[in-house]
Amino acid sequence: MTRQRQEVYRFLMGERSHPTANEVFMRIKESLPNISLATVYNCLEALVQHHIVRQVNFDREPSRYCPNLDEHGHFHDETTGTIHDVKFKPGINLADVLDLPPNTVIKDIEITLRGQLA
Amino acid sequence: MTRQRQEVYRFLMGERSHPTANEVFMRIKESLPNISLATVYNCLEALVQHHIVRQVNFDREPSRYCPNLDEHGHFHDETTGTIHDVKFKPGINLADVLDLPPNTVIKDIEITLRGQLA
DNA sequence: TAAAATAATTAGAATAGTTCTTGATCCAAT
DNA sequence: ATTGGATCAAGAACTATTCTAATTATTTTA
Repeated sequence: MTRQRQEVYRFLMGERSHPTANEVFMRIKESLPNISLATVYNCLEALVQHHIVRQVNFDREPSRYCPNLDEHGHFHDETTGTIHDVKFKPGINLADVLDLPPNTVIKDIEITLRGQLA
Repeated sequence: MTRQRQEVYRFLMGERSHPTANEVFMRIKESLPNISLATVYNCLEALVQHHIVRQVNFDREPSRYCPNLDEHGHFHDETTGTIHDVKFKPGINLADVLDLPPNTVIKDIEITLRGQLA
């Protein structure tokens, strides 16, 4: 754990907004003015690979980073552009709901919703 | 409906493999040797916007195109690289399973699974 | 502690998928 | 025929991300 990774991690933990790498970069520069964008990408990759942070993709938009490790989906509100975590209702297991081929080992699930908060 | 759009559409309808824009391009060239990649992108975009075809994204990989308009998810088999459509079990409605904020209008859902067929 | 080895950082170049621009081409309606 | 509007082709431009090479930091070993 280097200083840069700590700062990236600390910032993400305090953020509910699912920032992009560039948004992280802008904010971290305030505390570490010499940090480079490449380092932010490196740090984020390291955090993702250690399962400390989740990488979230919406279509082909820039990747976003999420500190919530619980199994959950993301609702993208098209009017405000904000992203909200979406949990399963209690007792629901996704494998019970989907018609998966037999002998399937699921390693990762991503659920993305897009719409508006009326 | 131009010749190019017809060919792109016809090819997609006969494909279960979720091809990328470039894969579509390679195949369409056989019947329309002068078609350009930009035109393939234009055609695909037109088809997607008219809800004739679905665009499917896996992380930051190239977009893929899917002629199956039923509500379904995609299972990405990491060992073979193939993609399988995944349906819900009968009678299941995603809204019953997710804990959505009130007054949410969902316009699009994307479910992506990643793993292996053991 | 000093020296060597390993890992992380920086800056900028490179990459890849996609989109944009421009001029040419097609088709429909005047 | 002629205009107008859309589509096409070719290649340039764009953008998020990754790679490269050189530097710096950290850890390990002597």
